[in-house]
Amino acid sequence: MAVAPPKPKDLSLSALRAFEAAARLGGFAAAAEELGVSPGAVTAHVKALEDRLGAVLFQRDAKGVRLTALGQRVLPGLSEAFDHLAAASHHMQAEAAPQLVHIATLPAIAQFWLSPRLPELRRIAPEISVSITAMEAPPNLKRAPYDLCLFFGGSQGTALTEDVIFPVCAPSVAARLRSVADLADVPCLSDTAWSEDWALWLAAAQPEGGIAPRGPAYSLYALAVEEAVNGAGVLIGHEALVARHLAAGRLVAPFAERATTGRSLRLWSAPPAGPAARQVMRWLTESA
Amino acid sequence: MAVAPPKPKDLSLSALRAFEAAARLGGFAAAAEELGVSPGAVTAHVKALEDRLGAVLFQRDAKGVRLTALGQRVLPGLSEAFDHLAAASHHMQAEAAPQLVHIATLPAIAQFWLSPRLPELRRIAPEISVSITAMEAPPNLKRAPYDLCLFFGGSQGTALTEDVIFPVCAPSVAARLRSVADLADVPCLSDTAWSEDWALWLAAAQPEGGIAPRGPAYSLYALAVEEAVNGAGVLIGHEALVARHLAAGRLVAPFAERATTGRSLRLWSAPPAGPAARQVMRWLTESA
DNA sequence: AATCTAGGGTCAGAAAAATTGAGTCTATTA
DNA sequence: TAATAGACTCAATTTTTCTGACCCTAGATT
Repeated sequence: MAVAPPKPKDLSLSALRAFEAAARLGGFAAAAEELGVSPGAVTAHVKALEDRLGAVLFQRDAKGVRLTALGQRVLPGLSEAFDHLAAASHHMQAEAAPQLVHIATLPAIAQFWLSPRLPELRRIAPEISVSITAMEAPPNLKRAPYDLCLFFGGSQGTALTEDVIFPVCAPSVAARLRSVADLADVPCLSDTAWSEDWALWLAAAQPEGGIAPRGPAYSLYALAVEEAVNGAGVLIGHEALVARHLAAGRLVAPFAERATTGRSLRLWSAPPAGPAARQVMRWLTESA
Repeated sequence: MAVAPPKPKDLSLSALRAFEAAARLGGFAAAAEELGVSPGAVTAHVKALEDRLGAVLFQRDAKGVRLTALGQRVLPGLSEAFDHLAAASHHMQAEAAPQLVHIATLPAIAQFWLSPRLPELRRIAPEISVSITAMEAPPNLKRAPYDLCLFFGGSQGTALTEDVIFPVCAPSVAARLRSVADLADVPCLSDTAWSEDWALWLAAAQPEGGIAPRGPAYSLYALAVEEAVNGAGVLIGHEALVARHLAAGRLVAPFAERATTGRSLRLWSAPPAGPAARQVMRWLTESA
C-alpha cells in the first residue's frame, strides 16, 4: 500500500526462458539440455522466477516436476511469445547473412553423405556458405537456428532415399564368409543407436532365424565404419553412408540380401526458407 | 564449409532487447533510459549483436544513430516479438497475483491525490493491494508492467477532473494580498515541469497583463506545496493536488479567478485489465 | 531387502557478463 | 566561440550466472 520501490523491474528474460523450456519439455534436465546449461542453472532460474512472482509454478517430487494450475495457465502465452522471438531472431540472422545456410544432421550423415557432396556444391554455388552442426536428434525448428534438417525417419519434408541396410566388410574379411551362417564366427559391428539393424536384416535374409550376431557396438557410426574398413569385423551398413567406401572398394557387401528399415533419409527446411536454403535443398535433392 | 562449432548459440536476449529499444526509440540514450541501464551498456549490447551477426545495424554519427537498411528490415518483427513477450510476462504476473494492482502516476498525483484515497479503498476492498510507482511521464503500456496509469493530459482512457489552477498560499500570506497586482511583491512558487502555469492563470485573471510573477521553481511539486504551506510565497496550485490542504485550511485561495490548463486528470488501463484493476479503476473514477 | 537409476535440490567457488564512470570525440545550437 | 547532446572507449567493478560435486527421494531391478 505504500508508495512502492522506484523501479519495478521486469521479469528476467532468462528466467522466463528457463521456465518455458522446463514446462514445455516436462523437466528441468531436458530444459537444461535444450538451453545448453547445467540443470542447476535451470533450477535456480525457475526458483528465482517463483520467488519474484510469489507463486509456485512447478510441483516437485522425486520423480520429476509437474506444472501447477498457474503454470499451465501461463505456459501457452509464454511459449507463443518465445516462438515469435525465435522466429524474429532467425529472420534477423537470415537477413544479416543471406548466403549462409545452417544444416542440422546426424554426425554419420554429416561425415559420410553430406560432407562428400560439399565440394561439388561449392563449385556450383560458390557464393553460398554451408555450416553443418551434428546432433543426435532433429532440433525443434521453432527454436533452433537451423535452415535445413537432414535425418532418418519422421515424415517431414521430402524423402531423398530409402534407408537400405546390408552387411559390409573389408575385402579380406569377406573372403572368409561363404554363407550368412558364417556371421556367427566374426564380430558383427553395429551402432548403439541403431541396435535393431542386425535383427532387421537377418529377418529379411534368413527368415528361419537361428543366427545371433555378436560384436561390439559403437556410439559413433564413424568409429564402426573405421573398424570395418580396418578389417575388425562385419558392419551392418546403411547404404547412404557406406556408398563411398563401397565405390572405392574399401568395403564390399558379402551378401546380396538387402533390407529396409522402413525409414528414409529426409530433408526439410525451417519456414520461411530463403533463396540460398532453397537452392541447397534443391541441389541435395537432385544429388540423391 | 567445415563441420562447424558444436553449439551455435542463439542471439543474446539482452542484446536483442537493447537493439530493439534503441531502434524503436531512435537512440541509445533513450533505450538506456527505458531499460533502466546506462548508455554504455546499450552501446555494448548493440555492438555485441552487430559483431555476432557480422553486419551493421546502426549508422552512427555525432548527432545520433540511424537504422541501416538491415536494421529497418528486422525491427518490426523483433518489436512484435517483444510486445508478445511483455504481454505474456504481464499476464503471468497478473495470474500469479490477481489482487495486486500496479499504478503508474506522477509523483505529485501519487502524494496529493492518490495516496489520500487509499485508506478508503483499502476499507472497501481489503483484498486488493495497490502498488504505486511514481514517474515523470506515462509509461509505454505495451512494455511496462503497470495495470493503471494516472496522468495529466493525453487522450487515453477517461477524464476524471479538469486540471484547474489558481494561486494558493498560507493564510498568513493571503492576508497581505489585496489584489492580483500584489503578486508582484511576493515570491510566486511554481513547478519546473509546469512553468507555464502562472502565465496561463494570469491570462485568465488579468487579461490586460502587466504582471510578471517571480519566484523559485521546484523540480518536485511536493516541495513547492510544502514551501507554500510554510508561508514561503504563493503557489500556482492544481486543484486536484491542493484540495486537501484547502479543506484543512493550511492553504487558502486568495483570488477567486480560476483557469484551466486544457488538460485533464486521466485514468487508463493496460488491456486486458483484470477484475481487481477494473474495480480500482471504477472506484477511483467515482471518487473523483 | 538391497541396489540401481532418473530426476531434483543445494551450495560454494568460479567464470562470465553486465554495468558503471570517467574521459573523448564531433556535429549542432546558442 | 562556447555549450550541448549524443555516442564511443576502456578499465575496473559489481552482479549474475554457471558449474561441479554433493545429497535426497521414489520407483525399478536384483
